[in-house]
Amino acid sequence: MGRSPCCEKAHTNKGAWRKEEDEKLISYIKAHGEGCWRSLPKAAGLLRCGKNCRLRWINYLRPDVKRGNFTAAEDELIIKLHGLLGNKWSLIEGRLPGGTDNEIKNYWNTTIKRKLLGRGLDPQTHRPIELITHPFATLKQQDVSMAQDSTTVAKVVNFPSDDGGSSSTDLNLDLSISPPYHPSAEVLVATTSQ
DNA sequence: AATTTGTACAACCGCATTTTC
DNA sequence: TGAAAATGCGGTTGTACAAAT
Repeated sequence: MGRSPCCEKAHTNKGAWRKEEDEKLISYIKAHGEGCWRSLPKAAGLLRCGKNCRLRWINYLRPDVKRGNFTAAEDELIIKLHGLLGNKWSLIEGRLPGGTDNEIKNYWNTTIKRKLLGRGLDPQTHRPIELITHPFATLKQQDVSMAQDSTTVAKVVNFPSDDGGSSSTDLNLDLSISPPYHPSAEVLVATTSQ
């Protein structure tokens, strides 16, 4: 027997929040505080899941949420923090007053990743991207800079072998992996060495 | 002007962790 | 002390809008 759902899905709204829903949520939390999220929707007269309300409040409605552009200095800080903490968005958020984990995560995935790739750095490991020298490899620098993330790079380098099967095992991909451990780097190695 | 492609961001989902009983 | 419930977190998807063709 599985775990019961967090809410009655048949009776909840989904998708974008309407203005009146936002207003209901704000006025309820102003009056009662951020109490129990599970019971909040019913008490506030919202046809939403509690998790949904929490996300909406934390990411968009909270009065101390600073929304808008990140400065260049903040960009660099995010990159540094990501290098130290990895994808721990809530920890990064804690060191960037006003930002939210979701916003930082989105900003990372859409903007900063590309910035790092443009500098020839792997967004996960923050190390230079090493190009491979396998005889059948046709990976060019432009392929790497076009790739959105390390997973895409892994796809790019995972070319078929002569016999039509998966690639051979003599690929020498020097990623110089060292602690801290980065799972994505392992994926890259695993994909290229099958 | 219409269509395609790329980008940014809001929101959902599932799993992990913490809390409660 | 263990199970169930509640909450938190991170990955991923959907979609609106802008830019390019």
